[in-house]
This record gives sequence, C-alpha cells and structure tokens, in this order.
Amino acid sequence: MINAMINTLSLQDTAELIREALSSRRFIVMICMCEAQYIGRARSFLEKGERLIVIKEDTSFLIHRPTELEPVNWQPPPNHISISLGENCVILTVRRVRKPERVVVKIYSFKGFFSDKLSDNGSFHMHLSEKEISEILRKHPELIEDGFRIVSTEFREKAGIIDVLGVDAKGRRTIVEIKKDKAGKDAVKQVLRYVREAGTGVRAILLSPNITPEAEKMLRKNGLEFKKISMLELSRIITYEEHSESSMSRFLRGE
Amino acid sequence: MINAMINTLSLQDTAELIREALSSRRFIVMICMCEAQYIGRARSFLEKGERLIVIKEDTSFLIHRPTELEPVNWQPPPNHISISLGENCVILTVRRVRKPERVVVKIYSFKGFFSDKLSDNGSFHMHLSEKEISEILRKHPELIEDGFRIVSTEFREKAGIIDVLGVDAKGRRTIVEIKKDKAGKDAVKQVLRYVREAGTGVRAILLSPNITPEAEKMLRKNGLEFKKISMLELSRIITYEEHSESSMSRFLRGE
DNA sequence: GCCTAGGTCCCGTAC
DNA sequence: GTACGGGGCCTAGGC
Repeated sequence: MINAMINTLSLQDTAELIREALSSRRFIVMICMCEAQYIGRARSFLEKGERLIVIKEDTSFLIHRPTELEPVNWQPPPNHISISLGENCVILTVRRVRKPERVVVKIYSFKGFFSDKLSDNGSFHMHLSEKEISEILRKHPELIEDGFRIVSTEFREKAGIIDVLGVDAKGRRTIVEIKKDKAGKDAVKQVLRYVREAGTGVRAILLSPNITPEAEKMLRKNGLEFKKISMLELSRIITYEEHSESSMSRFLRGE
Repeated sequence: MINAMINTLSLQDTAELIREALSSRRFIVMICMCEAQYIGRARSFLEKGERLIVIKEDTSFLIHRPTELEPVNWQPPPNHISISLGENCVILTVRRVRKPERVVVKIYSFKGFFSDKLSDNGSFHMHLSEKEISEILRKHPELIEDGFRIVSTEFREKAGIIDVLGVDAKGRRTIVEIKKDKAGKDAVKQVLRYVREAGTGVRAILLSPNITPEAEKMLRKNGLEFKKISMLELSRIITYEEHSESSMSRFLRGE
C-alpha cells in the first residue's frame, strides 16, 4: 500500500496508519521531517531534518540521512515499537528487546510513505561455481595443503567425476571433492564411492565452506578428511587475478 | 516528488524517471522486484524478490531485504551509476569510483517510488565515545588515580595510538588505555604492544566498565593493571558540564 | 596510497 | 547466555 497523500492526513490519522502497518508487520518506509534521540550503549541526538525511516517486517529499524552510506540511527531486531502523539508530531519509540537501548523519533511531517508486505523468497549466494573453485585450486594447490601437487581435475571415473586428483607432500594419492555449499551426508557418500573404487591407501579430502555435524561424523568414521575453505578468500583470488591479467578498465566496463 | 503510479509507466519512461533523478542528484527510494549481482572483493548473486533500493544524494547505494538490519548489497560513495534497458527490466549499474567493485541490479517492476532533494541541516551529536572519555579524564585525572598527572592524550606510537599518557603520584610513567565496553583479550593485546614498545618501568592501566575473565588473566600475567570506570558516572559529568541550551535539552524537556 | 583503531559496529559460532 | 573472530565490514585520522 502506497500513500502519496500522507501530507494531507491529520496527525491522528497518520499515527493510526503507522500503528496498523506495525500491527500487521508490514514493511514501512517513510520520508519525513524528524528528530531522533538514542540512549543505550552511548547517547546521541539528531536535530530536525528530512530523512528516510525504515521499519522492516522483523522490526529492524533504520534512519538514513540524505548522504552517507551508514544509517545515523538504527536498532537491530527484535524491537518493541510503539506510536504516540506529541505536540505537532507523531512519536515513534523503538526499544530493543534483548538490550537496554532505545531510539525515540519525533516525526513532524511526511514527504513520502509506503507500507506493504514484501514478497522475497530469492536466495542469496556468495557464489563461485565448483568449476571455478577447481580452477583456482589448480593454480594454487597450496590452498589444499602445503606440498600438494595436482595431477588432474574433473577426472572421469566409473563412480563419477572426481573434482581434483593429486598427490600430497608424502606422496600419497589423494582425492579432493569440492562442495560450494555446506556439505551434507550426500557429499560424504559421494566421496566414499570414489574412495571404495580407488582402493586402499588413497586419501580423500572434502573441501567446503562448512559441514553438517552428521556428515562430519560419517566422514570421520570412514577415515575421510574435511577442510574448510572460505568463498570470500577464493573470490578475492579470482578478482585479484582478473585484474593482473586484464586491465582494470575492462573489468569496470562490464562482464 | 512522489510517484505512486510508477507501475503504470513503461520501462523506458521509468528508466528516464530514474535517470533524471540521478542527474539532478535527488534522493531515490524504490520498492521493487529485482535481482542483483555483486562483483568486487567477493562475488554474490541475489535472486529475484521484492526489496527496498536506496540511492542517496552522494550516490551511496543500498539494497534492503524485508527483514534483517543489514543491507544485502551496498556500495559506499562515490559511485558512477548508470541506467539501461534490458529484457523486461531496467538495469541499474553501480560502480565504485575508488575501487574495482560493482553491483548490477535488474529491476522488473515497481511497488513504490520516491525521489526528491531532502533538506537536512540538523546536526548529530554523540556522547561518550572513547575520545570524549579521554577528554573527561583530561579534566578530571583524579578519576584515573589520586595524584595522576596527564602528559598527553592520543599519543602516536609505532605500536598504535596511546589513549592517555601520564605520570602517577610516585612519578612513574603510565600508559592508560580506555575501552568503553567490556574489555576482551584484544584490548589486553593492544596494551601489551604499547608496553613492550615503551620498555621497562612503565605502568599500564586498562580502564573500562568491565573485563572478561580470560582477558584479566592475561593482563595479570603480564603485570598490567585494570581499573573499572562507570559510564554512568562519566555521562553524569558530561551532562553536568554541558550547559548550552541545545536542542538536546529542549528535546528532553519536551518529553 | 597504506596502516591503525573505533563502532550504539553487526553477525555467526563455540563454549 | 557470553566470548571471540570475521566482515565486500565502514569510517576517521595519520603518515
């Protein structure tokens, strides 16, 4: 629900509008003339001015000024948020539930108002494909282990495609399986298939940003190993090498 | 300027609307169905969903999901922001000027749109930062210890910046480190760096409202000292000494 | 440009 | 619950 005519409403009606949006846990955006006080881990006061106020569906609270990346005032969820009427203003009180902190905002007039349920089911990935990861590892085998030597990548076996095949510092043949997301039991079973086909005396390392407790138990029981890799670090390597190989302007221009 | 009818506009008109708002450096708020890609220090992809997009007057850029305090994507200013038309979408490209980072957003439809110059001249005051604490201590060195004399504050050493440097009642050189929150191991490590650089015969006091057991053990083992300070007491001093008819006191009276 | 340190840091995770 | 480390941390201040 969008209300472009908010400035024609009375203070009472405005307060009621916000109260209703809050009680139905809608996402609220206000562009308004306001002042704000914070008391908690520190104290602050923000004099009157026009700002963006955001109240999210989980009661996350933000006040943004017209410039600067960071909010000038904020409250992490969960919060208790209440509305009341002051002199010529609507008073918004935002209290954190788990800590003694509060922001009190006096809103004098509105330039914009929006409130609605937002539908956002899209997931967020810090992404690198498994192929990209194995390419990085081929260039930087030390990320697997010091002294590691890669023999081949994407090696086709009957049991499936082995991401990385190599030899460790002690000369042992080693299978490396990459998972770009948290590894579960399926990943461990997959590695087990490879190991059983490869025969005895073969090491196996599961590389992923994380592993479930169940999967780790199964992995240990079967003498496999797990090594954590950081997607952030890997993507930094990619970015860095893109820059040295190609000009920065090409990178900045686009894909 | 508020446009509640944005969803009736064509993609071209919408792009033009945004382009105009950008060129006149207005504050822009959009609630829209979008997807976003980030490439820079890391890489990420955000699938389609409804979010709040904010472009500030200094080109600060933020994408907020319906929940969580922190933005899912952002770009600190200054940025180069450009608009183009894709298939069934408006494409927003935000490139940081000083770093090789970009966010590319595809916007498929709008639920809300606002753009205008915001007028915000109100100032923002914060109380009880570490700097303010050291200012209070400068005026009231007895809060550190009876007979304490402050030589300098924020003294620059190779190992870092020493909050307070002084001489105690017995004439010993003393380093004082202030932490406004509970002090952890990091704080002790920091003081240790200072002490090791300063050489023998130098006292060091860690001043903070509290200290973790681990940190205190490490501190005692290394011959450092800890003194508890009360933030409440300090803020009382500030309140008492601040006598200007500020909007802060006006605000507090009006409550 | 680098490094250092602070932040109402926020956030996850191990204990 | 608390403590500890990481973040696309961001930001400010020196050098």
